[in-house]
Amino acid sequence: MSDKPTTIKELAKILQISVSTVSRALNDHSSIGAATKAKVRKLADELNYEPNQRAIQFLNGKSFVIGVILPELSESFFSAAITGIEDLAYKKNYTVLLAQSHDDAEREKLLVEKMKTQRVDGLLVSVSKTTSTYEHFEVFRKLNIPVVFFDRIPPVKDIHYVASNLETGTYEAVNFLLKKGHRAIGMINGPTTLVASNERKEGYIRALTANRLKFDPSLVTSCDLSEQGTIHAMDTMLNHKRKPTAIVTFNDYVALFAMKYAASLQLHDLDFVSYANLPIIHYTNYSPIASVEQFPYKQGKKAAEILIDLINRPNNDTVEHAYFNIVIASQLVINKTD
Amino acid sequence: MSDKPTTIKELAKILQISVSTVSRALNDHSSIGAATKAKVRKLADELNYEPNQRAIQFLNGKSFVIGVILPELSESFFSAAITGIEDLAYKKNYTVLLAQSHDDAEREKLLVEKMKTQRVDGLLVSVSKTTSTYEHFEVFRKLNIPVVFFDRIPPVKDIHYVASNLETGTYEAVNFLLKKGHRAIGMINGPTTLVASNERKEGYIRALTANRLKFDPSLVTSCDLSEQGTIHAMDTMLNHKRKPTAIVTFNDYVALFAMKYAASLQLHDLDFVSYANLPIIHYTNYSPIASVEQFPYKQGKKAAEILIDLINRPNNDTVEHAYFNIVIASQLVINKTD
DNA sequence: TAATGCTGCGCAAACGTTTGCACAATAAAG
DNA sequence: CTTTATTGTGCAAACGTTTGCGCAGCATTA
Repeated sequence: MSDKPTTIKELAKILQISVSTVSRALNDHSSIGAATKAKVRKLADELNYEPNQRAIQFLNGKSFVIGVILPELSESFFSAAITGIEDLAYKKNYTVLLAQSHDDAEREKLLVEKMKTQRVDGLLVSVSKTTSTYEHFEVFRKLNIPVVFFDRIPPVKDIHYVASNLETGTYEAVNFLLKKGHRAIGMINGPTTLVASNERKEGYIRALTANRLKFDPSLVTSCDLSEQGTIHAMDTMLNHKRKPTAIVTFNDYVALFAMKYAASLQLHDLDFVSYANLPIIHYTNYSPIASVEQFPYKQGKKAAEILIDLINRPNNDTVEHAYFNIVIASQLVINKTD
Repeated sequence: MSDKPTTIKELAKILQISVSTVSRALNDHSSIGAATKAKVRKLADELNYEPNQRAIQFLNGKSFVIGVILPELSESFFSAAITGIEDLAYKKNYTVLLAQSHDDAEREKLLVEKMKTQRVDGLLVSVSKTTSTYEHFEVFRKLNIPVVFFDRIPPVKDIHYVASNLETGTYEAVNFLLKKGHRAIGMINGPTTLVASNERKEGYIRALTANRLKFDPSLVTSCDLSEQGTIHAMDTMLNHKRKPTAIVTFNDYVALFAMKYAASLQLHDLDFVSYANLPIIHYTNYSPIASVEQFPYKQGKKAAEILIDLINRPNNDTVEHAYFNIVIASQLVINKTD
């Protein structure tokens, strides 16, 4: 029956007043009499009037859509992050346009283009593992559309980002291992293109030097985060002249691959520490003895908050060169499985 | 510099032709001369013209947004499903408006309202565990906005849905257990409000009767899918006079809870079969010996396909009463761990 | 009484695009 | 050399909403 939604025009015609009066009445404008307001609101309620968001968005040139490009939703870090993003966006009446790069740099480039075509008001990005150039994001800078990176930050100056402070988390983790008596501690790190990899390494180095131990670069290997890559990295570790008794891995998946491989070699005396603290590690055969929690939900929420803030900021160039670099403190969580 | 995007008007002014000609030229309309078309396209390219999607959407009364309401993105079933949805939506130039009910019926109701306000062109829903009434979806029926349910289907007539055929999957699973020699097979089922629970039960019964075994209703318990609920269900199972030697669980999480509990009771001779076949079960201490794969990506994709199909269908009431009830065949996957 | 201020409302433009209709110019047919 | 068809283009309306400006009616003040 009620096929087409009620419009402001229809309300005006029924009440024999102008559309502008109806609009102002509904928006509680000061120049409309109380009696008229009440009349309009009553009819609006009765007819189930809903303002046409598309018309409004079109009118004031805003789409109220924020684009989100991330590598893989099936990784629980990102599904937690998107939840944070969605929660905030929804509260602020923004729509989330979702897209996955599947860790493919080419696809990521295409998605950025699509986001542009869709005229998003802002963009949230966690860059793909394979991305090594970052010019495709420059389009947005030219169009004055804010971009906020989260978690996987490109090694570029003058960008907004939200990330966890992995340097201190790593410092805590390595310190923890040293206190447990380990002296040869290996690190299976991620691709060197990721800032996150460097932060881990720096935390690792700082913990060692703080404990007056010499940093041995060959005990840190980088890998592509795949199972094969992890095995390769493990071989490097295990063949090292100072065979590590504990290994810090880039994330829980790498840890699981590494532990699986270690188990297949009958090595049960290795201690692992990793990042993320995914729920799955509580079901596994062998668990990392500790994890650095990165609070993905919080990260996503904060990134969305900053983005929406930037979107609604007046466009004066004076503050343009102030960049948000938010760092969420990570926290070492010790698994009480012993 | 290029602060505001190029519009069709600007192109028209520069070329000294009318906006309608420009519009038609860009849309490759037959009534525009080849020379003009070329001219327009050239300038459009040079000025990086992009049609304003919001204006188009507003004009033809379509939002090109499909709403998706699902319980939890952090459950990998749903993150796989949303990937399928997003992939298809993106291909068809639709935007995905994402929202999670967090398995809260009240929040779900609110989200449905929000989706209405946002004027989505269609809605994709996987209902929350706690939802027991379904009138809030009726608004959409009245507005002639299509709704397609997936995976968690409300027990209501005359709806579109995509689900996996759990009856046959369960039949296969129970058959498999019977062939392995089990005679007392328990089932920890989900809430009875879910159609999926009934389907599992029916498959279970059919497998038993097909093998000339008597169905014992007390060997099937329903639970709320929480760890506590699972433990309670396990107690029921283990105290049963015909103590089961194998148990079919509602999903992998329930299986993991159950196996954890069984391990804590030193029961290592129980065989488990579950649903979903999540990657995590390959890391766990004890794995289900088989899983029913439900192809969440495929389900999401198919549901989105149907929804977009319905959106673009001419509005004649004659076909209105034809409902899509798509069933994706599930498949028993046997884990080759032993 | 005239000037001024306030209150409540309507008119019309604007946002970017599509599209039915009209119309001019040219070509083909009679 | 007219009529008719064809091709290419422009005009203007429409989508739903907001908002600057103008104006009428009335009350207050000088």
